[in-house]
Amino acid sequence: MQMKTSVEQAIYAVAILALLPEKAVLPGDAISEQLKTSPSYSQKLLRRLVREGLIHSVPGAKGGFKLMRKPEEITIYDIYIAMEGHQAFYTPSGIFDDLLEAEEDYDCLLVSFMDEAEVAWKAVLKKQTIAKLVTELEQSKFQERVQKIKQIMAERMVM
Amino acid sequence: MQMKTSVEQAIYAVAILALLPEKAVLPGDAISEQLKTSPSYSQKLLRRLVREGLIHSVPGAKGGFKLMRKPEEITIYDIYIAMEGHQAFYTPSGIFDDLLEAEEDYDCLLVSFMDEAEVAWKAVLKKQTIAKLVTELEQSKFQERVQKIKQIMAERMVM
DNA sequence: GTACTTTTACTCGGATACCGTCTGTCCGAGTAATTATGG
DNA sequence: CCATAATTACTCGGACAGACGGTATCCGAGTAAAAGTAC
Repeated sequence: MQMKTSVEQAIYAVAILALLPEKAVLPGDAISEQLKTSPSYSQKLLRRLVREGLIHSVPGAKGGFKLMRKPEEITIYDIYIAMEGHQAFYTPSGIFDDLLEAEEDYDCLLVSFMDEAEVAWKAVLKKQTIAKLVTELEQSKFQERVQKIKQIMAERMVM
Repeated sequence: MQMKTSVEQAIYAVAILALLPEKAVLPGDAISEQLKTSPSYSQKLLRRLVREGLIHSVPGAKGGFKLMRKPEEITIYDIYIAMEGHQAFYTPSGIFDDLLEAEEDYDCLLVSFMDEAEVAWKAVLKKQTIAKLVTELEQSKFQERVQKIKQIMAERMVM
């Protein structure tokens, strides 16, 4: 029951893109440089975010990535789903059926409240947006560093 | 972000033990027989439940397992923790530090509400007890089958 | 019939093999801007 | 100076290697009850 590290990485990648001025585009390398993560793997994750409709990509020279929607409209939940998919935490393995010798349609008792728990979990993730995250960052003790990052990005981005 | 199947298996194993009369002891093989799971692996899970203090074991001939507490006092959460441990869904990998060049004590912004989400999830699991689960089973359309299981268990158990 | 030994039926816990998934790398292909080239 | 070709700087997507963790098996050791044995 461990969240994939790719989710975390994706969140910060999106956060970086949220620091850019609208319409600006940033190459994947610039992102992995800041995150100090492997460029090839970051690219992979970025491509997935594209496929899932969270970010937009521009191929070719002067190309790169940018947010598809406004930071206020991107939740942590969105990013989680993009990276991990819609599969539920718990999927009945069939033990229930085996134990009770259920052949037909049944309702595995665990599913109902496992789902309830998962919904409760997701509800919290849905509350948090990238915009909030960025705002908190900009008001934290790291605000100087955030400005620095914006500067560095400004050198690499294309309007 | 998939729950281990061992948690599910453990839940049903405990549920079976909850069907026994108090003080009765049931050998591990009888449990795996009903669950139609591999005996060796089930034994392993049962041993873990013992180690975590959820069930009690009696070695030697006429030995076996029985619940440590009453079914009303065993929650699904307890079993989950026994099988998966206390590790949080999300543990900061250090990207946050790398990005913000934080050296000292920091508070990774994600941790706070990832924890909040996890707490919400666990709260639901804590509400559900084995007693409830068993009661629901006994009142479901599987009640006959449940009685049958009790019978079969009666042949194998030792008071 | 009692004391002792053997067998039987369990749990215990570690070692180990297997296998799927996630992380991470690589490469050829596509695309667009920039630069170089030729007339 | 303009049109075209070559280069450059990106994304795209799949293939693949490696590491790790969970599933599953096995085995020798410990323990206690039952059965067998000797006197």
